[in-house]
This record gives sequence, C-alpha cells and structure tokens, in this order.
Amino acid sequence: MATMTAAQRREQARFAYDAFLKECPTNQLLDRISDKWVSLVVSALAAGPMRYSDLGRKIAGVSPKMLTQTLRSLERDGILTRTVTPSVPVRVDYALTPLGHSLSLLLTAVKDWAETHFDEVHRARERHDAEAGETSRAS
Amino acid sequence: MATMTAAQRREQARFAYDAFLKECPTNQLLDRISDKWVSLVVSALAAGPMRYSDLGRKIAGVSPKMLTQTLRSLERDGILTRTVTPSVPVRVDYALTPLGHSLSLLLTAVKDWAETHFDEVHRARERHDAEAGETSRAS
DNA sequence: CTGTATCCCTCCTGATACTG
DNA sequence: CAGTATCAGGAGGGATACAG
Repeated sequence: MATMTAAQRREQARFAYDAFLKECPTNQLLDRISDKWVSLVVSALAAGPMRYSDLGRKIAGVSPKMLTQTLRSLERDGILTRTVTPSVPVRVDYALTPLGHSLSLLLTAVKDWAETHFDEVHRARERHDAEAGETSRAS
Repeated sequence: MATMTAAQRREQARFAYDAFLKECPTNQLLDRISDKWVSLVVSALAAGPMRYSDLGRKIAGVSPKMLTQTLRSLERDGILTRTVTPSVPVRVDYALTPLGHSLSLLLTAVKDWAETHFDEVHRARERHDAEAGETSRAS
C-alpha cells in the first residue's frame, strides 16, 4: 500500500480541487471570459452592433469556426444577441446586451492595466533576463 | 492565380494580425494574466508570502511542473519575487510585488463580476437551451 | 452571406521519476 | 524541500470544403 501513497494523495487533491470547482463555478465563467477570442469579440462589439462578416474582417486572424464558436457561447451566456434578418442574402447582426456591456467595461479595465503597466513588466523582464545572463557568464 | 485568392487573403489577414499584435503587445500580457494558474497563484499570494510547497498544497490540483512554470513567468514579469534562503533544507519564499498586488486587485474585480452576474448568465443559459429544445420540438 | 462538418496538427497539460 | 527532465495524452485551434 505504501508504494502508491503519492499517487493516492495526488488523486485526493485532484478530487478536492474538482469539488471546489463545482462549488465555485465562477472559475468556469472566469475561464470563459478570459478566452482569447472573447475579449476581441466583446471589444469589437463595444463600439456597436456588427454583422458576422464585419466581425470576421475586424478581428482578421479568426477562422469561421472559432468566430461561430465564440459567438454561440457568448449568445448562450447572454453576453450578446443574435438577430437574423431573412432578407435575400441572409443578414445576421450581433449586439452586446447590457450584461455584455458591463463585461466590456471590465475587460477594458484589464486592458488599461496591461497598457499602463506594460513598461514596468517589460523592464522587469529585461532585468530578469540580463541577470540570468550574468549568472551564466559568471561561474 | 485566381485559385489561391482566398488563401492569399487569409495569409494577408494573418500577417496584419501578427503585425497588430507586435504593435499592441498588450494582448500577450492579457493572455498571460488570464492564464488559469496565474489567477490561482496570484490569489493565493494575495493573502501573504508563501513557500513553494505551501502553494502546491493550497492550489491542490497543480503539478510541480505547472507550478514552477507559472512562478517563473510571473517572476520574470515582476509580478512576484522569489527569495531563496540557503538554510539546511533550502527554503524558497514567493511574494507579490506592488505590481502583483495591483494585478490581484483587478483579478478580484473580475472574480467579483463573475460572482455577481453568474445567476444572470446561468439563467440566460437555461433559457437559451430551453428555446433550442422548443425549436427542435416544433416543426 | 452565414454558417457547419471534417480533418489534422500543434501546443499545452499533467504524471512520473530523478537530482541538488 | 525545491525543483528539473522527459514523455504521453488530449483538448483547442486552424484550414479546407461544403451546405442553406
């Protein structure tokens, strides 16, 4: 029995962690809104409603798959609305809900933080790398 | 030539996107701080300095590899400090820098948003799923 | 125009075992 | 105690082709 103590303990820990995640679904939500494409879509829509292909153009690097996937999950979560206009060529508009707007405010705040402190991070990074270089050159 | 128009356009778009990312490294930073383990480590450290194994215990589901990896990148970015005390068993403490604290404030805000609006999201989700069921049952 | 379905491939993740 | 090295597995992301 003693031979699998480590594995067992790890499994126990993992189980506890999973349980924690179930009690605290905030983490899921947090993971979702911190998704790469989510922030881009929400920022794009913050300026106003947009059509599918407009979004595809504005975000530029996104594949139709990821765009649709992101849009669907955001619609499901009530972050944005999807409006179909059955004209001759179908037209679909996406717009932020009030909930979506409040989220966009937050994302903007985070973005601001990143912009404000980027210099600091960058300097810390260079200093850190430089010191690493010194260390390896020493000996 | 006409046969690769789509591919070319996509490549152009991708190039433009990459260029945008270089001009706006905020996105990289944003991606980094929205990492799954980053938020957990920063929250854990928000309460005060901790040792390596303490972090491992508190976060519970993390493997030593991911813990070290996360810690290293955060140290490099000046979010936290790593202090080695060369005692008989080596002792290493991790602590948030002022920069790290300001970040923890933001992450807390996001977490608060997630907690506040979780009900709303959940309801939106159920309504959406219910409507989908109705749609498929109609016809 | 607006998506959907498929395949593929890379990166990330995590587990294990070993070192200082 | 505090990591590092290595390897396997899986999920996510992208490209393509096709449908409504």
